[in-house]
Amino acid sequence: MNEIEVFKDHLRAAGLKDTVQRKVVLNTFLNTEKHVSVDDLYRLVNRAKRHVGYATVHRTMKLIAESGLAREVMFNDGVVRFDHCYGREHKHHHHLVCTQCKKVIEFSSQALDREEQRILSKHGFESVSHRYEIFGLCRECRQKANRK
Amino acid sequence: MNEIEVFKDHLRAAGLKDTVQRKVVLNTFLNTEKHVSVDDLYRLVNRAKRHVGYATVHRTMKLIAESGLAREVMFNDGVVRFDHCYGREHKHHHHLVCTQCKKVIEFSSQALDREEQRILSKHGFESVSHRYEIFGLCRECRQKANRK
DNA sequence: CTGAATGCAAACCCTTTGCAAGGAA
DNA sequence: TTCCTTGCAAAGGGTTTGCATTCAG
Repeated sequence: MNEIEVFKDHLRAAGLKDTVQRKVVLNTFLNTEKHVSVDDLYRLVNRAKRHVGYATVHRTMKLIAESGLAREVMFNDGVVRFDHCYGREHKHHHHLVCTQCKKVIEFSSQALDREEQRILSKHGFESVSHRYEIFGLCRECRQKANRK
Repeated sequence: MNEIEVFKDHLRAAGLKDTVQRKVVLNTFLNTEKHVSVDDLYRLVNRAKRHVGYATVHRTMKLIAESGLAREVMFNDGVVRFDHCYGREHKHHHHLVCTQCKKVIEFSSQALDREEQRILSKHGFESVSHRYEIFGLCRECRQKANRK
């Protein structure tokens, strides 16, 4: 089942309608790389396609998140962004965020996952979601900084 | 050097003044447990003491963070909170956040720190700050859920 | 037809700032 | 006296909502 079918199923199951705007927002989201905000999507949608309102983009992204195709993440700027997660519900991935150039590098680590398991069971905690974000300077920005 | 002296030093070094309001906010913050928001502090300050404006609480917390006594953290609700960090500048600690009862459990792990180092050097990344938050159900809330 | 969706504008919520009045040094 | 600080109120910046209109089913 592909992403579009997943979303249609979600709409059907909730008794919601499959509209042009929702298709456009979903397709735009699927064509993005990681971590777009509502505002990013709003611009993208309206750059190429017919006009779709900000509120509709916002509400559609909530639906897409509910359907399991995206999840909300928030870095330190207080802006909600959407991370793709279809097909990797169980693949923990985390972020290295460059505070200089705003680049986001994803990483994952089995050692980390094992350690997380250990910590969870130690505290009797059941994980629903998690995030691990490291803020700092990426290789390129460090080099630029050193050249000065 | 205790927290109050650290803060006074910071003020002096920056050519700022040591006012009643700043003392009150600092003392209130020092008397809190973890993760208070500006709003929390505003209420606390004004519950017991003479009136201090919201903006002053906000600006003072920024100063306290600059002085190294607190750091800003943001969970998934978009609200800035302040974590105590005096005396543990280099002790990485992370959070287990119960989505049910809102309790926050801190944890730290050397294995995690080692793995983080490995990841950083692999990507040539220099860390400035980081956060690791696991959202889910704490032991107590899981038990409550199971009893139903 | 009928209830859901859209788009606009306004409401919200928290954070941040401008400014006149007050206060530490 | 000199700036810094305060408190208020208002401005910001993003998210969310109310409502009349439009549209999918």
